[in-house]
Amino acid sequence: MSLRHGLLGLLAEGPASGYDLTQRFEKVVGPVWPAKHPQIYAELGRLATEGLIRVESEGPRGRKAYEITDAGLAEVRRWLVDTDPAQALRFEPLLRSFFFWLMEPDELAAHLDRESASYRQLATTYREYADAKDRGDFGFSPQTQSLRVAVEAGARIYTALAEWAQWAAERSRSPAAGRTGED
Amino acid sequence: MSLRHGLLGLLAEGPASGYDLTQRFEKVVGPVWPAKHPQIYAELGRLATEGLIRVESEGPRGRKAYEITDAGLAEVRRWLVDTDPAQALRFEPLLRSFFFWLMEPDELAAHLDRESASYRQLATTYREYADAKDRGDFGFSPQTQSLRVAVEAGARIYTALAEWAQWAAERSRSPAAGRTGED
DNA sequence: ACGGGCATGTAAGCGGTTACATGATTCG
DNA sequence: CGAATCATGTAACCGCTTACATGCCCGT
Repeated sequence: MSLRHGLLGLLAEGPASGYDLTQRFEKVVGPVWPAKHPQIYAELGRLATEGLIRVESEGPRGRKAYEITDAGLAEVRRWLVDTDPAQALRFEPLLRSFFFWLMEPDELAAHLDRESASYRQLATTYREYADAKDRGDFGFSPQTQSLRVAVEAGARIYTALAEWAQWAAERSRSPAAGRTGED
Repeated sequence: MSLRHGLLGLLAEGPASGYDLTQRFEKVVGPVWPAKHPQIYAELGRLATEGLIRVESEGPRGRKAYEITDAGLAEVRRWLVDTDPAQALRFEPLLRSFFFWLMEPDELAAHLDRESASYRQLATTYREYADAKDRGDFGFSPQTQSLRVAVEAGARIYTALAEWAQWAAERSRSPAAGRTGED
């Protein structure tokens, strides 16, 4: 039940339509919590009938902007404060790592090099974004400060993954059984 | 479609029953790819009818051990070598971080302290496991070497998250707008 | 006028969880 | 003999994705 709280959280920043929220999910929260438009529209419907959000205005081409209600704001706060986060990190590349022994060492090294490069790329993107925020490019609203913290997590995680993949690539290239005192 | 390849990968180590595989998922691969028994039994059924695995032996209490076929081994190798990993990292705690601005600074700091402690705990658990493997406690089979690499990823990611949460906690405690030259 | 993006939805199907159900075997 | 654990499955439901479907508005 995280999507509903994600939507409530975004609506806490101000009114938005299903379309707007779909864009936000695609661009900003997508990397940690993907959501496509059919699911978003469906959930908005449910949230509205439960009174956690309401239609704030209707615009051109049937656009409906929703705003969060007091009940909705209370609910997202309750979620943040009273429930503790589900500790599962679903990540396919790490599932694969359990089965690396099924690959030839050279295939594996090549795979890990590519992987490392792509993590490194993500890490620099997040790092640049963080720097831009620190320069004040997006202002210093509370929301922006939270985004700054989220971006920092992205930068750190992908840095760690890039280094891990590189470490693993070197390990897979080094003669099979030399296992003491590397890294 | 990652569960099927996870099952094939585990079966590549040797024959196992649905029950065995459920235990393995719960204990070892669960943290990156959770799977409950009904899903596993269902998938094993499908894999068997597709000829990627076959019943190897039947034991007490209706136990059925499956073994991987040549086709199955080819399929898991194909997955590892030819397809590139789905780059989405589904992680609720990071979704929450987008909405930290909805929490009171002291609530937030307390939340992050707890979070940091639990990541640190996970990191040390993985690190100890890694050390045990390096000491040779589990032998040096290729499978064990892969597990070693997977565990390293866990240790690094949770270390990064622990440091991130601590950084964020300090940031949330420090007077609202002091934003240059910390960390 | 028309193409692209805005905007909302429905339907079918897969992936995954929870609850229900059953029975065999082993160990103390 | 009873409890724990081994062992397999079914049914209902929810979460999520993919494909289908429709139409409006704005800019060139």
